[in-house]
Amino acid sequence: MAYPPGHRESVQRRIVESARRLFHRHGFEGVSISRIMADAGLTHGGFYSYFPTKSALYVEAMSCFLTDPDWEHRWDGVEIDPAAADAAPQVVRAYLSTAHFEDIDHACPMIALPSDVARADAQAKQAFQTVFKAMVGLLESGVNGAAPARRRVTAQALAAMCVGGMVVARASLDRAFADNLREACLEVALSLGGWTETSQKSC
Amino acid sequence: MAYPPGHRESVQRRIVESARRLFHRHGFEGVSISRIMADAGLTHGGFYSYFPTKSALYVEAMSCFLTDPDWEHRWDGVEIDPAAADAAPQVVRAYLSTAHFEDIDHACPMIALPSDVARADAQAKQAFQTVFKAMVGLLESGVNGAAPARRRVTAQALAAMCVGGMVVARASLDRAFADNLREACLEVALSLGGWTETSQKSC
DNA sequence: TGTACATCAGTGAACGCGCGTTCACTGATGTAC
DNA sequence: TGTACATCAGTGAACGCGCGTTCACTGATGTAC
Repeated sequence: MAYPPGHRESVQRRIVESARRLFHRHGFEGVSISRIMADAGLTHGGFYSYFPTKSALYVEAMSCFLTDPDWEHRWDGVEIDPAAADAAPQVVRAYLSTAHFEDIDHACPMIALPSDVARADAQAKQAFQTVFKAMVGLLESGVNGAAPARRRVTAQALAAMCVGGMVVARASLDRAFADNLREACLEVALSLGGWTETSQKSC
Repeated sequence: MAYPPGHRESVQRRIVESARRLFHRHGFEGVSISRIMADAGLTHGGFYSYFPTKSALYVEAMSCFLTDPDWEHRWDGVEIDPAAADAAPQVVRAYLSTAHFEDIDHACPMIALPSDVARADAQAKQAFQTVFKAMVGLLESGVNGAAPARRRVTAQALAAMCVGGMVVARASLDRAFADNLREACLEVALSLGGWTETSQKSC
């Protein structure tokens, strides 16, 4: 071997990380392979020894969000233990938080990419669906005041509201309007999940 | 004048209509001016006598959804009178309906374009926000069982849930998963709006 | 420790292509007489 | 009714550009002796 072991793996991770950030900001068609490679400190020619096509990198950039074990913990700077009793309301708070709204680089991919994915190939849609399922699963067990059979329905609607609220907020012009919308979603979401009386932490 | 009066207006309407359909299916960057003009039965050269830039057409294609007086009536083939007492739950049903999910051409622009708009210019964001405000306004007056002051909050969350549910459904791979999500959103939305006991029409 | 070598990660020129935009021109149309 | 004309909606070649992808080559690296 001409390079130290793990070299290719770390370069590949750097490419995916650059791609994730740039795709979030500019969309699939708005970012060129040259730009991604330059952001990762390389030239465009080497790309095809790491990924077969631009689409394959796109799927990888979406999926890495799930394989990164820290993803639920990052928004709003709050550490969330997925096993904690109040993990679900904490995730909802963090998801709809101002910090998550402003941090385009590290935001949930469902917020930045949904309409791109709707037009993309099956692998990208599969990755998107997997991220959404993970979010529903995380919320489901935390829903209070409902029969277990209805928890899943509520969790699905909650997840849709969180994603929808953030997507619309990002696509709106007025910051105050966007903030107001996020607050409305948070208020209704906490009520829906049965989390209004329990431990009111940072809002 | 060399052409009959109203000629330019009708051609312009045809261009916007083609643009709206194609942007919905392929996004802002996925459609060329040539393609839009060809779809409208023209060649690309004439475009710039109708619109100053491609972006301007994009804004027009979003806005025309609101100026078209039939927009709330179209989904699910149901005629909705915005002044009717049960207009809000009917809009929610139509918005989350299978017909609206499948009719990409005539769907609400907020479903097909949100991540494009988040990266677009101020005019596009303004147009998006205006569409969302119209939806909130339509739902607000119909919310039951809440103090008037809280109706707006509920309506905002409802609208976010409708848009979010459809956006996620469109970006998912499994049709059954998408259908299930829409149903969950509909169920929770009708409950949130206080519309569970009132007139259960087609579901 | 020092030198020659084999490996292969990374380079950058080149490919065909379609893009947004411009512009000199064409030719179908309604009008004037 | 028929002809000449002015208008201007629409055409299509051309512009510079950046794209995704390919590939022959370079040169930094670890290894063998």
